[in-house]
Amino acid sequence: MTADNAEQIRSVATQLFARHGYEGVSLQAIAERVGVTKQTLLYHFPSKDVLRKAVLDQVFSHWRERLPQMLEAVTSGHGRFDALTRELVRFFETDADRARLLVRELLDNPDEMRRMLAENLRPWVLLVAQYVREGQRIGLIHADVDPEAYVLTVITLVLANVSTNGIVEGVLGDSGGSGVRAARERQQNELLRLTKAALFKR
Amino acid sequence: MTADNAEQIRSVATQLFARHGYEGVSLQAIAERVGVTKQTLLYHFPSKDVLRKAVLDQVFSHWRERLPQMLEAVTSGHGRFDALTRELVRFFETDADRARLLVRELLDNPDEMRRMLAENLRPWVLLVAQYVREGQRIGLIHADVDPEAYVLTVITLVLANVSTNGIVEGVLGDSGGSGVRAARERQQNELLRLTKAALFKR
DNA sequence: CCTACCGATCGGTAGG
DNA sequence: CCTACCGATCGGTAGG
Repeated sequence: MTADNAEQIRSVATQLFARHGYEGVSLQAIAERVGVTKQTLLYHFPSKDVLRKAVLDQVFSHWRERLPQMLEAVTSGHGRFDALTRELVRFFETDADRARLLVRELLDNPDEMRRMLAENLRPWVLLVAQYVREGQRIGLIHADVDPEAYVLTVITLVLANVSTNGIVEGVLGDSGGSGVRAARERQQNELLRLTKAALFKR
Repeated sequence: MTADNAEQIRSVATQLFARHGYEGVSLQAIAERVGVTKQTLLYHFPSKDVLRKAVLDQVFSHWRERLPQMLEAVTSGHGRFDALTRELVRFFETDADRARLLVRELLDNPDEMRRMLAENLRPWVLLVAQYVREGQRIGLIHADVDPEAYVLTVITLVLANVSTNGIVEGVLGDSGGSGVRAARERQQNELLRLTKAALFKR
């Protein structure tokens, strides 16, 4: 079936682009993984760049779909911001390739990504920033927080943490075997603590 | 001169690998930029992978050289940690390609990078973590900070901020022309505020 | 025998 | 969707 193959190609391409980079993956390699010929791939996606954009579009569309759900958790107060950050971590952690792909695209095509992030993220960032301002007004949140910059910093940090969860383990983890999971958990706990501590008054 | 050509090749390779990725740059492209033939490049670096490792080694050696200098600033107290974070930002900002290269290598070769980061970074991370513990002992720093995880989180955040300084501008910046510089400065200020606020008691 | 290269070309594979 | 290919370029090596 055509739609099935096209979907499988896009899915495999997402995974391989995320792990080895756009230039590091050949159309042949993608086709082989799916079990079709390169020519079949080129029937569904007439060029490598078309495939790249299809992959990217799907990541953003998934994001646009999930973001409103995540934001429902945020209305006001302490625990809500925590829930949002947790949701953000979970969003990228359930599919770390999504985070890696975004970081790679950000490095490879900064201008295009700036545009796409502005389009897809801007309304939500401004909305959450308004919640922060509300928190500042009622004295729950430190007055010197820069709302928009804070939200972007948290997103950057979560993205970086998930996509390169390798920074941590080697440095934190002891030589023992149990160190990897524990180190990842420590890092994530500290991320949540840090983002909260930088926001709320005690 | 031979040493000169080898050095120029390594320098150009650093820049191009950082901007387009290892797989995205041909030996021909590097050689052309330097003004030598590809064969001359291969005389100095017998394979592309040898060149990759030479580039990476230089970045780490630069890091090993500068880190002790940065750490001299840290003894104790409020302003010292701030100075260290500022130095870290400056270190990567004066050559953003360094940050981009590290992030790319982290995505391309997570295992190798985990090992290299552990070797090169571990002693310094543990040292700064000890300063954090000292701060906790004298009641200057929040007791619930995870010292090692905190230090790594700050490094991750600085690295991510510098290497993908594109996240910000598109979302924060207005359509006007003056927005880019201002947005970058806002983001950096919030980074410094956030790392401090998450550490020190008020 | 060394160094620092050159012009030409190797076998394979890239995207299309 | 496949067979049959292309112009070009890939990383790497030959003799001198």
